[in-house]
Amino acid sequence: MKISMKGKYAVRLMLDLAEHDFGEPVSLKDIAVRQEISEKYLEQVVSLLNKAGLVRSIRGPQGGYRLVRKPYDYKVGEILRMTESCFAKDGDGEEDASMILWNRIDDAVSSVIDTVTLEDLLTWQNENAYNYSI
Amino acid sequence: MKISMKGKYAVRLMLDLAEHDFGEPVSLKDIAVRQEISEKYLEQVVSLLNKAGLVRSIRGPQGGYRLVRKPYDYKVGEILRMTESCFAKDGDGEEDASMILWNRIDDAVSSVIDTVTLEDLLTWQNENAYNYSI
DNA sequence: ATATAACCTACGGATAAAGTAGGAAATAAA
DNA sequence: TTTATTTCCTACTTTATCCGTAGGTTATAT
Repeated sequence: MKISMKGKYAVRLMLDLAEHDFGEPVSLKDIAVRQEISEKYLEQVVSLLNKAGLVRSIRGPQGGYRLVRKPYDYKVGEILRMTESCFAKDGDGEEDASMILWNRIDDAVSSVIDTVTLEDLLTWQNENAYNYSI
Repeated sequence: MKISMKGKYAVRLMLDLAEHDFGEPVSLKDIAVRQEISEKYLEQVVSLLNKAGLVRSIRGPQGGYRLVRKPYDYKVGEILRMTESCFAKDGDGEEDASMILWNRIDDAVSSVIDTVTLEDLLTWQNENAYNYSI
């Protein structure tokens, strides 16, 4: 399964916001430095998430972005479907003979991305960090 | 889930070969007409399947293509991974924090496409034709 | 007033999708 | 042996998306 940088960046950005969710907005610059991602490119990614209402932006000094919900209230599917063209809706339902196949693949993917939350990712990340620090 | 034309054509081509598997090779021209796909484009698709050893080609008059195995011996994953860039191997395993997520998506997709066979597609297709003919 | 941020649009190279086009090589049949 | 058929191969177009760069505009906290 090929996942684009855009999709990966979007998830990392949301994860970063979740990890620094202390009331103050988090600037793109900080995220870009921490995640080692071009800030300019991140701008375009976060713009998609902003328009989708997944984050809230605050302009001006000390501004930045914040999550609008709690991490456990974000399914990663919401993030990926906004940013990863593979996971976008197929649109033209052309009643193909293999429709059942495409639907099964859809269902399989959805069963993962519409179940796993941002909080799950945080948990896994920390478990992993713990394992490596032994 | 967005599936490309190339991937869909590849499946339809293999299905067509399975349906006309009577010992004689099936020409691309016939398939192109039946499936209403540009023959020239089909050439390029079938070339991938040929190089992967999924079909056997016979040149010259009365030539064409044949399946090398029985329909139940083809997983659709074999076909799709050759033709659908979404399903290709990701290559660079960059030990991302969300690796667990990508692996789960991978597993979910594989559990479908490495299980469903060409024969399954034929069956579903016929069931569907039956339902519509009532 | 100023510096800090988000916001917006456009541009660039690279890659892939979805074809189109033209010919070369093999081969069965006349 | 010639001919028609069919696969095979390479190159080209057009459109779109990825990944990133660049430059400027607007809002706002200090």
